[in-house]
Amino acid sequence: MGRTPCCDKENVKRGPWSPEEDAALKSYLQSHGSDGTASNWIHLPKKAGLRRCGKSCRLRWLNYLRPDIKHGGFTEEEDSIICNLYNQMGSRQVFNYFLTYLHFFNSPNFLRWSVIASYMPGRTDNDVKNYWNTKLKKKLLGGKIKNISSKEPTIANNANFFGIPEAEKPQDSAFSTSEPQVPSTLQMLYDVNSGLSADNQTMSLNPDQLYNPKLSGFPDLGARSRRNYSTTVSLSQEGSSISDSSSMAGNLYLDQDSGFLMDYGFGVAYDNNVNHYGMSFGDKTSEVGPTGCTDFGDFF
DNA sequence: AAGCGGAGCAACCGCAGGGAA
DNA sequence: GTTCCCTGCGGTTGCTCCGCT
Repeated sequence: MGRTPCCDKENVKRGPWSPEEDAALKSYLQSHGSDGTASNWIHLPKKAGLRRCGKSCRLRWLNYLRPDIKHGGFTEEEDSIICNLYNQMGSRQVFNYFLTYLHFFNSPNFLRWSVIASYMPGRTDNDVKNYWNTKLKKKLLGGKIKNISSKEPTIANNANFFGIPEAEKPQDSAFSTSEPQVPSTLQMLYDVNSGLSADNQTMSLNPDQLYNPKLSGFPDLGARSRRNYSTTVSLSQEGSSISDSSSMAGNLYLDQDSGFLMDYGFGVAYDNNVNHYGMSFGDKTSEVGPTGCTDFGDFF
């Protein structure tokens, strides 16, 4: 037996909202509260006299009717923020790399459009997502992926990681990399989430390491590595705050064509109950780091 | 003027997490 | 400990607008 539907789909209106519906919803929420606790979205439509699904009401409010919503085009500054944050935490490859390699777990809001949106007051996750998918992605990822392994592993080559043609790199925004952006953000998130700060048990990768697997201790598996070999990374929990998972492993390989560190998409628990991402290479409490090459054919 | 296709964006869908019962 | 309900999220769809032919 499946889930009970959130509403009677036969008797709810769908599609674009009319001004009258907007007014009714806005009026109801402004007089009854809109913080999500005072209002029960499922039962709200009936109370507000709307023939809409509760989820639809919620979405309409959050994405359009809220008084603090900023309508209109994105500014260059907002472009930069999105690109920067996506650069740091938006890429699937990078994200899995984080998860598997950095032990960065306590991240309920990590890699969320809502987090990126939270850096821009008045913008919603839907806005940012749409904007990214329709404009920024094309703008930034339209170029051919370059092989970063053949380049000097500089921070500036971060842009190459995302396939941004040299000529199209923003000069004054996301990829102007005079400052090591990634670690500062990671550190910030880390501090916010855990209240801890880096110490000698916490690894701090510099951006070069972060974006260039070859600098991060992954063995160069050579031509045979591509889709034939993987690197197994064992991560052992070391803190007392770990609650339910003692260890995990990820399988990564270095795509020689793209320069991407890829994973095979299994076994990574995004919402693990781990309270920090603290990790280290080679200290006495951790067993982190490349442990060798596994013939991936054996796995299958 | 009409038709077509692409871009932009609002809205929907289904899933997962978390809390209450 | 289990089940159910609600919320929040990312991915996707589909409608509307606009420019081009």
